[in-house]
Amino acid sequence: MTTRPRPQEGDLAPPEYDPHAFPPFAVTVDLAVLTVAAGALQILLVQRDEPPFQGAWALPGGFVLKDESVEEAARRELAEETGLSDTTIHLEQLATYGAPDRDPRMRVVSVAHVALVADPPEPVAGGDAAAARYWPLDDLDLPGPRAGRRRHDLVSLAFDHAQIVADARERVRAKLEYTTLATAFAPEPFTLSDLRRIYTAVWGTEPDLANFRRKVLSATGMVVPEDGARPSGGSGGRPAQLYRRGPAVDLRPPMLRADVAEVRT
Amino acid sequence: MTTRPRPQEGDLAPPEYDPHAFPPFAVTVDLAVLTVAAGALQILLVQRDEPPFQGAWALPGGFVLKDESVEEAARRELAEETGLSDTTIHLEQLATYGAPDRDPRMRVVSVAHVALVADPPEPVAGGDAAAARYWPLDDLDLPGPRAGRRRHDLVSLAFDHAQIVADARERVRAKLEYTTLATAFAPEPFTLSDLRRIYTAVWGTEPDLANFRRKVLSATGMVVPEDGARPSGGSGGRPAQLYRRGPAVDLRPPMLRADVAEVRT
DNA sequence: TCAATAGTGTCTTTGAGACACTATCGC
DNA sequence: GCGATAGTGTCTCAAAGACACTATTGA
Repeated sequence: MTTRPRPQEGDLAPPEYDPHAFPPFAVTVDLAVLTVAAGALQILLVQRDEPPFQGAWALPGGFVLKDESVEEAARRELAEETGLSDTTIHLEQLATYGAPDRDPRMRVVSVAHVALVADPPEPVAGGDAAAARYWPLDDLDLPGPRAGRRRHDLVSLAFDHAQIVADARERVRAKLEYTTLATAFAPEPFTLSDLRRIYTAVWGTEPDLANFRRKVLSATGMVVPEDGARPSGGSGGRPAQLYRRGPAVDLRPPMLRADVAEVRT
Repeated sequence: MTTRPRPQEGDLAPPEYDPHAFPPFAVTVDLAVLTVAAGALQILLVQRDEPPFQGAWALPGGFVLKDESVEEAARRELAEETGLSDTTIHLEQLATYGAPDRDPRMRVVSVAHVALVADPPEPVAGGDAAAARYWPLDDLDLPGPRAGRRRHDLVSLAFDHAQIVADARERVRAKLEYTTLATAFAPEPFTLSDLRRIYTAVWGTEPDLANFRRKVLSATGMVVPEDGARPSGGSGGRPAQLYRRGPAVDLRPPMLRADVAEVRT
């Protein structure tokens, strides 16, 4: 262990601290805004207008300002990027990414968040972004085990954002198992088929119809029935009972995915 | 939405950035070093030697240095504070705490981590700490629902560290359910009774002996038996089979706690 | 009528809860 | 023998998997 000069070994600086006694950082928030559309899990990305990674797609985000908390910054950016200022949108912290070289320009620590939105409006490209759109995660070049053959038309992401997106997807996949969070993806009111399609899109596997219904309906407080039914659009079919989100947040016992590897390293 | 001047709306600053165009932050790591001893979940705290919160107990931690990642900073502080430089110690990121007023001296964003150690050595108080010791979490004044009557001899923590400790405890309690992480608390080799005592200490409830054994032994890769047995120390009893940690990290299906509230707000 | 979607019934299997029982040690 | 700890056997019940079946709509 070296003995290079460091500010206040193991603790914070004294009150009369020297602003140059510790390394200054930029702190940003990155947003993984997820939705389910067209039977697929999709994420909001913006196309960068300037170097580095000019032209590449990246997560929306921005600096944490002087007098706001990290969570306030995330809420603010979410409203700016999606046009959704609704405070009921599910937003949670994912993880913090702080490799020294993750941004070539300066030392940046980014607190990534996951937001789950139901039926979002078309995003608008901000002043510094060439474009903004939702991308299916299956079209992105993400780290981790690749299902099937390699595709050569995958979109590459800027910075370490591919890792963040992969982490966000795993977080959401896991949370559908032991929470009622899937309801956050469904515009209200929704049918049980809607909800099952969300599980199918996020997990990539289709839960058995009958068992899925039994599980959701026996989970007290996950969904509450609403008067009326929705006629199945278009080509026939029995109208479905409508539901809204219930007060429960945990799903105990959980609804487990079938195909998760037992051992991870 | 106001239109106050901000650096690069929604993205990072340009290459020739002005260091005063975004708010400078100090970035620290805080460590929740947990262990199980004397049948209780315990955490390493240091007593502060300087204001603010002089004399109060706080989590060990320190600044992230200029050329290290956040995780490297956490590993370095863990080695400095506990004397344990073993890279096999379980260390994971917990969450990031970034309220503007969490430190009265300056704007600090802290990335909290959880470390699980088995049978740690006595901690040594660093140069800036008056003391360092492990405290049972039951002796700390933590937020959240209080079990039983209020105690008046609880230790108060500095900054927002009580919240961090409460979050760390909930993380560990949950992870014992669906991972094999409890083995990280047990010095090897260990007996199934050792492992059960860890669950008891962390959850505050005692799993049924027979069902616990059945679950752990049927979970492939959680523990691997070792030749030999440990004579029960002192007052007699049948010697117990010894085990080491297995390669599995997930516990599927999970081992659920009995008494978790179904609905959280 | 058929296709399509919604919804039910039920048999089987897995695994957890409860708890009585046996085994092996030190004394 | 006793107390203490380790370990087994087994009955019951909750819940998931599998899958056949019925119900209600539009065309």
